[in-house]
Amino acid sequence: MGDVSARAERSGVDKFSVRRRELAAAALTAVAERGFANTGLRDVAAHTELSLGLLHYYFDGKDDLIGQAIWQYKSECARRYDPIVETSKTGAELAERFGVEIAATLRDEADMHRLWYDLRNQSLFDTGFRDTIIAIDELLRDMVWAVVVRHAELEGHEPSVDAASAYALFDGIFLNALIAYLRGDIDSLERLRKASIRLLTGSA
Amino acid sequence: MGDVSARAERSGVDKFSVRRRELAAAALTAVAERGFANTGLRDVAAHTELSLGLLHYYFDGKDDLIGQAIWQYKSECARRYDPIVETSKTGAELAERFGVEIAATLRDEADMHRLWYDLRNQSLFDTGFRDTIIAIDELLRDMVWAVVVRHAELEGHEPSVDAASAYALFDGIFLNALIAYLRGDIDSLERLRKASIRLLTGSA
DNA sequence: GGAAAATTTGGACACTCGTTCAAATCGTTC
DNA sequence: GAACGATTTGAACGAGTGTCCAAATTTTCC
Repeated sequence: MGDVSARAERSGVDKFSVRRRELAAAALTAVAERGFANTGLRDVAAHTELSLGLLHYYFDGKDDLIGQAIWQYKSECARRYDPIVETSKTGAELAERFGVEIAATLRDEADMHRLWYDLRNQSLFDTGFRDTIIAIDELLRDMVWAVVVRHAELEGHEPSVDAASAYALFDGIFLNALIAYLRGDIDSLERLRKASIRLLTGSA
Repeated sequence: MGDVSARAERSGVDKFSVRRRELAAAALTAVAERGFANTGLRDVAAHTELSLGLLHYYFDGKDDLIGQAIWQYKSECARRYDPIVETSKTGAELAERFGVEIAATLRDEADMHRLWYDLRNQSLFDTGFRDTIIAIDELLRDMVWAVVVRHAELEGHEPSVDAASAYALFDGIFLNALIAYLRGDIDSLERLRKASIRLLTGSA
């Protein structure tokens, strides 16, 4: 935390942080195209049609920018299944809708998911935004866990795995499907949908 | 394939390709320390105590170097469970030894696995060594599949999932355990061992 | 309207990157 | 030992990086 956060408090928090969020969102799409390491701040600036120096006015540096960007995107993402958890009437309906939704996000936001895994991996080498990544990981784990627990409730029994294991399994099949999808395998969408349903009904 | 491979044929294949393998192996440990994007060829050269230009004498460039390096490492890795598959007498023994072995490689070669996931992710952005990564992915999938099939044989029934799904699940729990381990969670070794056994006995 | 603050710009800085290449060295063969 | 090809070096090139900053512009407030 340096000059940037100080500036955020001096001016009204509103304008500054709103602008921060806008820039971070725009930056995210730029970085998602070619990856974290392959995208310079000049690419980001060009993509947002704003100047390079401005990025350092609103952010403490590249890590701060990307950390903020992935956080505000993923923390939104992690609420994607809330409506399904809240409104599903049976375990079968929950599983079915969950499968459809997870396949939909793979199809519609493949680039963003690719970037997420890129950043998570980078955080295993750099300490730049490691804390943010860890926080997101916990968010996602809790998201999966909420689905698993609700499904078990509707089915009238206890989950057969813990939260960490459930997240590992769903994350595994999702990443695998993402890779296949990015390599041109369209069928991976449907395979992910079915695999998710199988995993949920089988282990929850 | 450019000047380098041409040179390989002119001189006896032996000396040149042997040197290539040595350099690639040394380069791998250098890149594993800080990641593909954060490690320059100068770092590699310094790590191997050889000159920078030499790397371009034996390799067509960074991608060629790293592609060769990860290939010769991982194609060896993919045979790690062969003895277990061949000599286990019961399904329970196979599962138990598999769990021990997968936890052991996580503990002993965490840096290399971290690098593997780094390179696989990079290949989703660059085309540099994408084909090599895909080939390794198939190798690993076949490795997992061999374990699953053998376990099913010993237990006297058919595998309940296909090869791609099995790989996705095992890769998922392994990556999850690796991340936890790298973040300082020692217990993830034991959790991975148990989760692997559960996955194998439950879905094969 | 004018002063003060916030915002925005464009360029400069110091550095690292992958790549290239002429020259030097080594090893082999006649 | 001379000649030739294989090997190795170290320096250089051009492009790229993140960061920083003085100046210009816009906005805000008295």
